[in-house]
Amino acid sequence: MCLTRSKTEHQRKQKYALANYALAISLMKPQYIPQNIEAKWQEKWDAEKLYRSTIDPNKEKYYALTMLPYPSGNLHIGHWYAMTPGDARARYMRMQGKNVLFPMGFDAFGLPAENAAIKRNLHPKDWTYDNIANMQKQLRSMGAMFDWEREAISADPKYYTWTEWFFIQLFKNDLAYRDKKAVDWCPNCNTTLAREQVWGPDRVCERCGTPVIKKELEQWFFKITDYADELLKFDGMDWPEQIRAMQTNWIGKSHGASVTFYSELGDPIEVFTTRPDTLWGATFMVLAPEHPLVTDLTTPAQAQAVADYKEAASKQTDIERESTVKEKTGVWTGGYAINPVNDAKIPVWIADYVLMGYGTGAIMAVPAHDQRDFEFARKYDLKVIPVVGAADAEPLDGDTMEEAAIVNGDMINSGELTGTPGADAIPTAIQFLEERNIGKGTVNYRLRDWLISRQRYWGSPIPMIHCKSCGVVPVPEEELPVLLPDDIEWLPSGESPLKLHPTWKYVKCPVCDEDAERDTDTMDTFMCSSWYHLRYLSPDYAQGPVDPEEEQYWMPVDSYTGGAEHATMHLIYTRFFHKAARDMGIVHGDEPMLQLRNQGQILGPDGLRMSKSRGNVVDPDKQVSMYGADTVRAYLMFGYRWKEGGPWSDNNITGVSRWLQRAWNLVHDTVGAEVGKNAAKKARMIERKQHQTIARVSKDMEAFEFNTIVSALMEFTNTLIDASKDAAGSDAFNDAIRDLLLLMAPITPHIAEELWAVIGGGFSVHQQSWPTADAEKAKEDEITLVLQHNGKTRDKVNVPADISKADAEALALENPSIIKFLDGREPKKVIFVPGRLVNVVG
RNA sequence: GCCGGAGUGGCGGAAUUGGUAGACGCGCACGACUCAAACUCGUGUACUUAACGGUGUGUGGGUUCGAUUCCCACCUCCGGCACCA
Repeated sequence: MCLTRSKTEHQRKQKYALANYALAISLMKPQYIPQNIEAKWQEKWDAEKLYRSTIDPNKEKYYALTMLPYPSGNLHIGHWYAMTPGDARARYMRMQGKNVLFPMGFDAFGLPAENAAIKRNLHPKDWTYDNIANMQKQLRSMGAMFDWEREAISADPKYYTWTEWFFIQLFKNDLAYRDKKAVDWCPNCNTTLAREQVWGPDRVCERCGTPVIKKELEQWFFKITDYADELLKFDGMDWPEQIRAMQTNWIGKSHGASVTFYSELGDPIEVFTTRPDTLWGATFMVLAPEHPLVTDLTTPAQAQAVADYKEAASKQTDIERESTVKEKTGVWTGGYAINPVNDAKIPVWIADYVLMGYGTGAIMAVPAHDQRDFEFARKYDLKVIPVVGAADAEPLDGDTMEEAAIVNGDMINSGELTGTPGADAIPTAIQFLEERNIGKGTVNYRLRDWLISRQRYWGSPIPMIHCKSCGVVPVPEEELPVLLPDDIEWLPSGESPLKLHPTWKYVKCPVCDEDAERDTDTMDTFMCSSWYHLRYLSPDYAQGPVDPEEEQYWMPVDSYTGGAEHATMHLIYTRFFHKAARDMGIVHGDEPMLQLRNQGQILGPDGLRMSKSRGNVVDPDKQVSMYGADTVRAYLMFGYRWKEGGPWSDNNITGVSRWLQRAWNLVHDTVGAEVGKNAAKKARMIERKQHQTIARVSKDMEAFEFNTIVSALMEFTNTLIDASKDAAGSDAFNDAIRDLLLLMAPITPHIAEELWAVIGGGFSVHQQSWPTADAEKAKEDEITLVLQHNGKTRDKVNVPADISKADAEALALENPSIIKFLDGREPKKVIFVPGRLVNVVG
């Protein structure tokens, strides 16, 4: 007892001594406090112009682009999630020896500025630029390699001069035109919207969620449909299947024929059909209620019914009208048309299931082979004539069939084409139409021209002048920009102050010098963002939208990252814009962005979309002040599949924070250490892990798989911590630490820079070359050979990695476990997979 | 209805030219340190079984010596489009 106690006393004293020693050491070693190093390095990087990117013809260029933010006031954690992996990858490319451009700017025009201005009695310009100043500060706290000398702000006159200039070029090239038609109008935002800015089955405004209404207005359109076919081509483009599919569906190309029917009175009625082989089964026609020929066709007896129906249809909302569940309704005009293929006299109806906005607004109805026409025919007791034979089925009976037969069978009941095999039916029918000059093969698109007029103040003015005698004429290019007036007054009506400004719109016509008026609409802000990637290249260039030398060097964008929600808006507009600019000789190449990758979305900790009203918004500034920018960056890359996103987690971020602490301590504890006695034993193991990690990180960087990059770096760090006891100070160990810091540099740029300085690497870690993986060094010497019986693992043995087939099989056959499961049977087969397993079958 | 994507421990997620399912991290349990707690460090952690073993990647089949991976038929969830002629 007594002896034990005294021994314990002694141990305790020793422990205290050790603890005091450790405390002394820890006082000398700086603690990892991210806030102490992050701002310091950001300032140094700025001062040294570390991220300035200029043309270097001797280097391969790499244009990395991330979608520019709207200056809403505060950076969202989603911005970090979208941007920091892009930054890591841009840094990786730079260390790979490429001349990398990674710019940033602001999509600064738009409605929220006006709404905020009205609410708080501010000027939209002040609101916007205050927000930009704040967000620039926040963006700098990310530690991203943005080249701020290339910043572009779309609301800046030196930017929107060229947005206006582009408008004029489109106008001069016949790609911009005015048209009066029923367009979508948001009563809350007081402006028209493009079709793609109207969302969902409820048809609500993309911005504010208010249901849109139709308004008949004269507006500016861009002829994006001229490029429909080219926009369907994605050759050589590394874009996600999802986005290509969405754009393809949006453009909605369908092949078929246009056929001209004639009314009894001789008016031509053109229809589009994807099934010209069913023409002989057209037993009636249906026009959209708004179709211009409806009045001519309507007989006096039906006039009242037709007028009532049109009236009712016009009062319906689009939601009601386009509902697929609604029972079909319609009325007969009293008129007839002649089916040009068989001279049959068929009644002409109007019905709201035919839309004026698609095709010609008129259809031939083939109830036997189209479900919508079938339902209509049965309801109004119209004839049903089958003209396509369902292969190997009983012949259809038009009077008794219960649903339309949607088949591509042989043609029947079709005059001289009867008997045409199903496979040839459509081309044969088209040939028939063309020979008789009653129709032709054609294609139809769902895509519509891009409506760009907005009845708002805070946007780029449309540089056009309306003159009573000369019509609509462009502002002379040398007079650009048409500046927005600063002295504006808001009216309770919410109307654009441009319209009501006392002097702004009154000008002389540039052609005849008579009194004229400016266009008081501004452009859709998607116009600004369609070419921002060009303005970054030369934001101060005054002779054109982009310096041709810069354009020639940097374009196209090599890698573009951003949200998938822009699939049918920004991402289609910018492609159109690029192709139009190419045809005007402003840019080269067919596509603006070679590679596209979409990130997912970070949700609140509760798994729901972040919103102020839910109170589940994660503020990046707060996270940065708590953990530091490096931890926030690495956590966002580590915790999610970047493509998928997911809920923010306060728990999981601690794992990343601990990793950086460990890495910090590892470097500080081992720098300048004396070589341990057992260092040589560990050298091979360290070198192997080092080269395996280089290979993994490089591969995953290319593939945008950031989560596995961080886990590989954690493994490598843990391996080095394990090895440090024996191997610290050895060449192998120091070399591994060096590479660890290089591999960390793109992910966690501040701590990597700091620790790089600690090991005496010199400024800057970000100017070093990316390490190269040596496959020979990464190779395993020993492997775990899996021994299986009938495909089930029964044992595992450690063997040399290059074990021969014979040796491995012998090992398996004499293994007690395998012998037991073989239970005396002769093995039927033995399978050897080198480096992996032996499977004994029997 | 059509197009696209995804279903793996308590949780985030690894691993697919078919070859040890669950890397890395969180959480949890136990231990060390501490008067104590926190931090930190160590060990363990799919389910089931006393153990041998058995089961297990949304469901049901199939191919194979061997399937998270390939094939067939479904289910669920997410995103987009939707009377598009």
